[in-house]
Amino acid sequence: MSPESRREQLLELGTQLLSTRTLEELSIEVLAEEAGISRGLLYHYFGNKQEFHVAVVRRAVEQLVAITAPRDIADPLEQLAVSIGAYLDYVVENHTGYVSLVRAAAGGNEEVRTIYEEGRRALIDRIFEINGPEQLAQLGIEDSPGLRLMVDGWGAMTESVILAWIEDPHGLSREDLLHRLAVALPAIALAR
Amino acid sequence: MSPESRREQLLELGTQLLSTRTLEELSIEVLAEEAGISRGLLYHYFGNKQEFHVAVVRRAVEQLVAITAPRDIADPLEQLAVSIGAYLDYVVENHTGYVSLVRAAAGGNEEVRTIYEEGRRALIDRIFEINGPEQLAQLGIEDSPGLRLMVDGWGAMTESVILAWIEDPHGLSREDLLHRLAVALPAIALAR
DNA sequence: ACCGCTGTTGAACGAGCGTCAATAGCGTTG
DNA sequence: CAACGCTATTGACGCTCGTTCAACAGCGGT
Repeated sequence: MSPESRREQLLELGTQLLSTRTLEELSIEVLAEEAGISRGLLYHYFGNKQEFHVAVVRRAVEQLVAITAPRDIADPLEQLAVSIGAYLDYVVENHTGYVSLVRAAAGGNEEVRTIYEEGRRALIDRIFEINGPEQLAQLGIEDSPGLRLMVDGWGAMTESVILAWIEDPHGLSREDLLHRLAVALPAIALAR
Repeated sequence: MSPESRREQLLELGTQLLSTRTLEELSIEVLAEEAGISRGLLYHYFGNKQEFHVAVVRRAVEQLVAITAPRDIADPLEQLAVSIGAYLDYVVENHTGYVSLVRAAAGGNEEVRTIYEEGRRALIDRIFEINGPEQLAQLGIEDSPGLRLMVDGWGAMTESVILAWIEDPHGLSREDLLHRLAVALPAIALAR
């Protein structure tokens, strides 16, 4: 089999297996057996277990960032809600896999964490790009260092709330949730 | 050595070692060597590696909850800021250990996660206990199911922001940060 | 002095990661 | 067509580490 397709196959398989197991439990042993190859071959494509894990996580994060690319909408608040909605939908559809990803990112090694954080950063930065300075001003937000800290916090909150909402919606509809999260951003940014 | 003191010694040592290593890297091997005992003895006190990890995490969480017990202050917003401050101080002082705890909780198994989440729940619930309904109303907050979701999210945000602030304060003083986080709670709760 | 309890050990087993020399298949070249 | 080389692939080996278990040692009670 050609190098690229084999590599692709292994990464794809690894991503799938992540739905059932933790990243830690995603052993070379299981993967090799599942792929019908010898353990040794994995070391031909990925130097070691960690490198393989990193490759799987990178793939998953890229997928997430690509899929949730926001559309162009006039009203900033609605734009924001739609962006969060795309993210929400992704999380709902890939729930088990996404949970594994988040846990892997939080508990994993330096490299895995960095990749995940860069993904999160990309998602958040899009808000500041898509909504230009004028639109941000329209929300009452102006970019500043201290603000960044809080906006990143809002990102963590959003991630957490969405995961909790999937477990138990607490009587909130999808639209309610999106609106709450959207208005929370300017609320956090403005509150002093 | 007596059972209790030995158990205590091992847990204490485990907690210390957590400053240097991940929970996953906190091996039976290292612990036994560091404690000057045989590996086998650990299985006399803790059934297996996981149980030991659980015991260490439980200990750390209990410590956190106990130390950050809030004082009684009239002004609800200041009360809140003081509570967050106690938490912040704990995180600053036990930084490496706390980071290990958070990562262990996020990446760990079911049991470890549950213990951590119960700890977080206890911290947040205190806000609703200490600040009685009247004081909460004074902040414009009334307890409701959908609100709980957002308040838990605020908890996640607080945790995240504090860890980020320690890495890089972004020009915010401790007081600035506490105030921002404190006002963020009613802001999130009120925003619709 | 004997007995039993229990804290403690060390050896042994198995799972899983990582290494490496050897092989097999295939395209290239003389 | 045969020899060659490249590389995907294998299988066996060694090592670390979690886990088990039979044996021992010290000590209090009878």
